[in-house]
Amino acid sequence: MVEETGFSLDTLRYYERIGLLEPVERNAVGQRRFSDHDLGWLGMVRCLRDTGMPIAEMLRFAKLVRNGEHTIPERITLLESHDRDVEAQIAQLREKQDAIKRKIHHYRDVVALSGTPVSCQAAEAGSR
Amino acid sequence: MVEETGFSLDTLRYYERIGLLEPVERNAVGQRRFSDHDLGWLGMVRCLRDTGMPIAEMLRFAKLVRNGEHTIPERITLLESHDRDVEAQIAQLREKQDAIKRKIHHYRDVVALSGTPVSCQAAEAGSR
DNA sequence: ATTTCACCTGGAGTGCACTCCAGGTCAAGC
DNA sequence: GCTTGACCTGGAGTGCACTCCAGGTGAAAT
Repeated sequence: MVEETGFSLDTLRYYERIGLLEPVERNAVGQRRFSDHDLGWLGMVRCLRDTGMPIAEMLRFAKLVRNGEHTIPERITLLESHDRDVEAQIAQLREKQDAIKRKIHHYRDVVALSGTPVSCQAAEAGSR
Repeated sequence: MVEETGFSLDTLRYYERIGLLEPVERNAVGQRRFSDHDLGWLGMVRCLRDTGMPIAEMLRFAKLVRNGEHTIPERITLLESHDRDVEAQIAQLREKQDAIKRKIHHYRDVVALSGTPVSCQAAEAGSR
């Protein structure tokens, strides 16, 4: 029920244990109640995690957040650096994706050639 | 010296062990000599790996390649599916990157506001 | 009253993709 | 003639980010 944070319960406990999430409030029977504040932070964590930031760096960021507003310039620096990483990741994915697309086209050509009746000098082209 | 494949020696040995690379030719003293064929395949492996394909699926692909030309339609299917995965990855990265950029802008605003002399009703806005 | 359910705890285990280690071989350089 | 360096082997170890487990609690449903 309280996994509408988008993370599994185990993951949330893990994050709390390692300090990526500060101790979460509990209700009368000791169950975690995530505040809007927690949910907001988890949204940030999700962004960072899904863009490949390692937990160690998220912890650095978390520490800055805990240390108050005067760390904002540092947080900006950290996020800007990460943003550049993400940009590089995207560029790299695009590049490799292009190569994959080229391979697909190559395969299509091979199939097209070997599929032609018996004409041309094809049929054996594009092999090993 | 033979790591101009772009992979570490250990990684190459690992790939050979698990069958992602078929047994590599050796020179007189038993050292690996990567053929152009190997290098071409490793280039493909690099593309797939760097776009997040798990090794298990690369093994599936490797098997298709080994089984000859009649598996080309299947290879196309596999690569097309992976291409769609990559597209989705990029879209997701872009989406999260936007959120990160928004966060950066938000922080910039906070800094700008708290930095203004003493005017406006600012200075305390956007905290938490 | 008891089964079900959603949570709790500390700690152990998992899966992935490497990466390292100890001990060994050969060729080349000083 | 010995060290250096690049490679070899099988097998063990690593780091990351979870994920699972056994045993337990309290509220809710049958």
